[in-house]
Amino acid sequence: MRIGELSKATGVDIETIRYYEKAQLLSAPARSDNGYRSYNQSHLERLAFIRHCRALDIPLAAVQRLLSFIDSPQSDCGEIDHLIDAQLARVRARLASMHALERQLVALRGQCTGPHNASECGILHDLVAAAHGEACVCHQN
Amino acid sequence: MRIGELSKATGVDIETIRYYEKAQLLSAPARSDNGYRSYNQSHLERLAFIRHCRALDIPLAAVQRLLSFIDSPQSDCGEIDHLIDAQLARVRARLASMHALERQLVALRGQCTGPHNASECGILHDLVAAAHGEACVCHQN
DNA sequence: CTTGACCCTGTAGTGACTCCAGGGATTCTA
DNA sequence: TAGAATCCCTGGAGTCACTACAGGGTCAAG
Repeated sequence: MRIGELSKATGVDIETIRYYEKAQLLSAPARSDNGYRSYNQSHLERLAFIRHCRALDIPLAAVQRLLSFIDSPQSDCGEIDHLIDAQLARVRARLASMHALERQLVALRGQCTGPHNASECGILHDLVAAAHGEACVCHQN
Repeated sequence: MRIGELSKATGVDIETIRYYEKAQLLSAPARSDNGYRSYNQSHLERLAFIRHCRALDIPLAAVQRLLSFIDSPQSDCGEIDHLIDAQLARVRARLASMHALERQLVALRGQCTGPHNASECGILHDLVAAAHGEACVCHQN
């Protein structure tokens, strides 16, 4: 399988595939006579694995750890659990702050009604007020 | 005000302040005889404004547009509205995908109960299964 | 007179890609 | 069989918003 076929089969950009190889997440494939990369089924599976982890927003360094567990199934899975727990904690923290963010933006958006001069714009006024340390509609909670 | 004082007053890292200057978000301050940066009140306000926007996760390029509105209050505020709307849309899209992510991670985490070999780990099994295109507990929804 | 806190510039590193220049190989069509 | 379109290669730079560092200068206190 050439890189373009692998790309189509997995939906992963060609440049990204080469990037994974350089980053040592994907082992260097065999080369044809013309120097083209030649992938096999195991490359496809490994790439799909990486992308699934990335869809779960797991950092590449952690994906690399997981790959090493696949390669040595004898080892204890405690670190896997820990890794997923850490990822879950990261996602939840980010989720909480993004909820707050959404509330703030909605409040801010409500300050502007229809077209007028920037000097009268409630949004801009609120943002400037916040810079002055005054209570602003988006951060007064 | 020297850069250290500005940093303390705003809670913004010194390196970040210099970065904002280089990125043209903060105008270059006057210099003392020894070459130290000398900030005034307007720098402090502008920096606070930038940080407030960043707390709302507004990209620096958009912050720069907002700053230009502060500098020219005559212009129409339509773009401000649009900018906040775009930011809100980004946040909401991200929020939705992170909710899905959380569900997936929770499901995945439930696959592993207690310590055992990686080869028997439900989490790893599910991740590998997903790579094979089988339904996995975290993406079957 | 030395110590320590502060400041300067310029450069490189982060993560996870993405894009591009400048070339070679292969395949399809006229 | 010529030319065009498509594929592939390498190496390097760019993205975003910082962060860290090397290697120096400045200043006040003890």
